[in-house]
Amino acid sequence: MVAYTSLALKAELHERGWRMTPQRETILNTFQNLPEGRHLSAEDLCELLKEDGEPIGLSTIYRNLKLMARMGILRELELAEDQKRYELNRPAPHHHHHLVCVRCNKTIEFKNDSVLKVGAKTAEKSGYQLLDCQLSIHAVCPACQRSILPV
Amino acid sequence: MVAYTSLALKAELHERGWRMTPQRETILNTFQNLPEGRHLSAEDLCELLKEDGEPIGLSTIYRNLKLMARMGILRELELAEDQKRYELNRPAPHHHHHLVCVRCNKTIEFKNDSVLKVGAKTAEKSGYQLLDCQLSIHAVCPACQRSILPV
DNA sequence: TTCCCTTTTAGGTATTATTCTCAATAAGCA
DNA sequence: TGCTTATTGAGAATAATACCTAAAAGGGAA
Repeated sequence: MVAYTSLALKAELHERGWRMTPQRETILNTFQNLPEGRHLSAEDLCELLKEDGEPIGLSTIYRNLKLMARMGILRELELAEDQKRYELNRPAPHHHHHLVCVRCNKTIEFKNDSVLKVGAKTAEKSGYQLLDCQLSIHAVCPACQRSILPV
Repeated sequence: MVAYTSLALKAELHERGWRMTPQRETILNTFQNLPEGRHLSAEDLCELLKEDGEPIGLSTIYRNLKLMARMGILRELELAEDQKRYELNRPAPHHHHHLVCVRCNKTIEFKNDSVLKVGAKTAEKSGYQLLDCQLSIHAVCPACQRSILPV
């Protein structure tokens, strides 16, 4: 079930002259033990770790979420809320996109291999090394279309 | 060249019980007169309008950028920087996606009709009314792959 | 048209989300 | 073990949203 070990993280960090830390291992483990489809904001993660008795400073959390997203380990999701959320960046059969209602924020996850292929091919054509590929569809859900209120 | 008139904006606002204001017209006009490919942050827009002698309060700018994005008039872009940018949401032949280097933020725009079709079909299948559809590819550009520095 | 009235909007300020700064700590190599 | 340098975490700075009061949009009536 676990796709990315902390050993692999350590190796990849060292490759670039960076270091493994207990905080980084804790954050990685937390995401790996999360049920599929669940995603966390920085604040969420901070609370969760505090409850689990291994608190990590908020700046450290923000910094490492960003770092792991740039490494391709996590995905940074910009759903319609006012805060970013993160989830493990899992390969092909789990890879998915998001359809978001801009009024009520209701979100549907969906899979589509052809989009992923377009992403991979586009990156390759320009010599870019692919990390993540997200199709975000902004739309109005059926309930909000019916509602008269300008929510 | 101009796809969306301020009259159309007014009509659409009224449809939902909202109002047209000089500020909204100014903001729309500014984006319409922008060269293609250019996008603005809220701060950029505020400066630009101040220089042009028709200043608008920053809150008003943020509020209306968000509003017009939710109406499907503007697109909210989350490139790799730490601030959002906006551009006109132009239809089919102009519609494009972004390939972004997560290290240096170098961005390439590209077009792909099949992705747009997937977006439209996915929204339709769930009864959602499509507003915008953005494929964001996060990757590492050739120059940053070669660079040793951990930028 | 002009005035009036209701309700939305503008813009200043407070609050929240996120990033930056920096001294102290700790990772990992020799 | 010791040294160099990245990292942590607290607090400052920046980006974006929420809150609130004065102003103004737009519909209806005169």
